[in-house]
Amino acid sequence: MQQRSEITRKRIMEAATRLFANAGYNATSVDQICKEAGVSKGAFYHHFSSKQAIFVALFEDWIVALDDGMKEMHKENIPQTLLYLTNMIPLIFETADEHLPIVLEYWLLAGHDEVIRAAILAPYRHYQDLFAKLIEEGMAEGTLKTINPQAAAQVIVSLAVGLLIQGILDPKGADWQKVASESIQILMNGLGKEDIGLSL
Amino acid sequence: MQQRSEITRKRIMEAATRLFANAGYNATSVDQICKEAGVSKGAFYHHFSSKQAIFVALFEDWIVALDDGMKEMHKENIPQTLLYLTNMIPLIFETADEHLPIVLEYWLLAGHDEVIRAAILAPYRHYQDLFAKLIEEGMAEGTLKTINPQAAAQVIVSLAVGLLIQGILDPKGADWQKVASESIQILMNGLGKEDIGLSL
DNA sequence: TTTATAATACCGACCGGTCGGTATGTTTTT
DNA sequence: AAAAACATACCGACCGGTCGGTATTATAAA
Repeated sequence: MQQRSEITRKRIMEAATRLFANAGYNATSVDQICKEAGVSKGAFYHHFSSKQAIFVALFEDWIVALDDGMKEMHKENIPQTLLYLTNMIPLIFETADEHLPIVLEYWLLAGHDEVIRAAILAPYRHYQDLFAKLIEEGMAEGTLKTINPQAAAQVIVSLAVGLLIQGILDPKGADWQKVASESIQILMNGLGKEDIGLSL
Repeated sequence: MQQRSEITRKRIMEAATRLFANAGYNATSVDQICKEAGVSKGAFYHHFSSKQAIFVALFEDWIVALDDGMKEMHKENIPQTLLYLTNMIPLIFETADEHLPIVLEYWLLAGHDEVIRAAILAPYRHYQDLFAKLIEEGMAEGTLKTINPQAAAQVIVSLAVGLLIQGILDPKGADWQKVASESIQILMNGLGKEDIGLSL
């Protein structure tokens, strides 16, 4: 078995994910992670140089997973595509449920650390550009009003971030998928050139 | 002089605000706060029962300040009122600049602590209801489409939260006041019954 | 007004415990 | 046997909170 090392590493990361999500980064000790993973401290520090290191690794893993999930999202037209994206929300909340609180924590650290801030700003701008391109496509295909794509993308991203934050804070406070699709529809009736009969 | 006590308390809170904003809650020790405030640890624990207590006190102060700023916000019509609110953003960023990172931290803690979550959810719902009422007024005065007020309020609050988060993370990444007013206008063209010529 | 009494505000040394990280030894893989 | 993977014991710094005691201020009796 050449995999033993990888298995151990994976177990450590899974344990860390669970504990970080439950109690937060600061409230979770390396010892706890080791215990949860059924692994010694030596093993931990063999795989990760520091506590922060595993945190960063977790975040990067999540970004990759998110990007994968967004690969096949194009629908017949842009409004439909945007609306379709809201269907991903429960999926995101389900599969990445444990990652979300960690992301929030990562944002927090970004506020205090220049390096981390740069790291988190990059994927964020990536998504903003992605949406801006979608808007442009929508304008090209004639389903969207003529509008500043960057500004519109900004609105969408802000909305998404806001919904995400609230979803993290108060998961059972609302049916977030429903809220998200309603929000997009409201937004769309402002963005859409005319009523194009949006439906799920 | 019974004021000595109040002065001390104020100094402690100001010092804590500064340090929390710079380094974050966890990275700031009570000793540091005392040193920054030029006060002993005994004085600190005389005024605040715990480190968490001063954190909560800081948050509550901020909410009160925010509410005060929102007192006189009604304009000639609802869309104008909403648009006007975006003018408050630089003010918020200016006066509450030091509070904002703390707020993010508060959200984070809320995710792990039931009590704190309840405390933060209350004002948040307060604002949601406030906006819902504004929407209803707008419908009544005929400047807004017929729409589910709660859903529309949700969109606005989500948007606001999203903008706030981004503003905290990347204060100089954009002219957030401009972004905010553009966002509201985009949203409004979806909410507004017809083009009513919005302008600042 | 002065003095006695009580209450409040403040001081700073100290403690129990935790935590991230290391040093060193043992087992497993190559 | 050499190297990688893992285990155990331990260190030193730090941190939130306590506590016995001391100023300072308010209240009231003399």
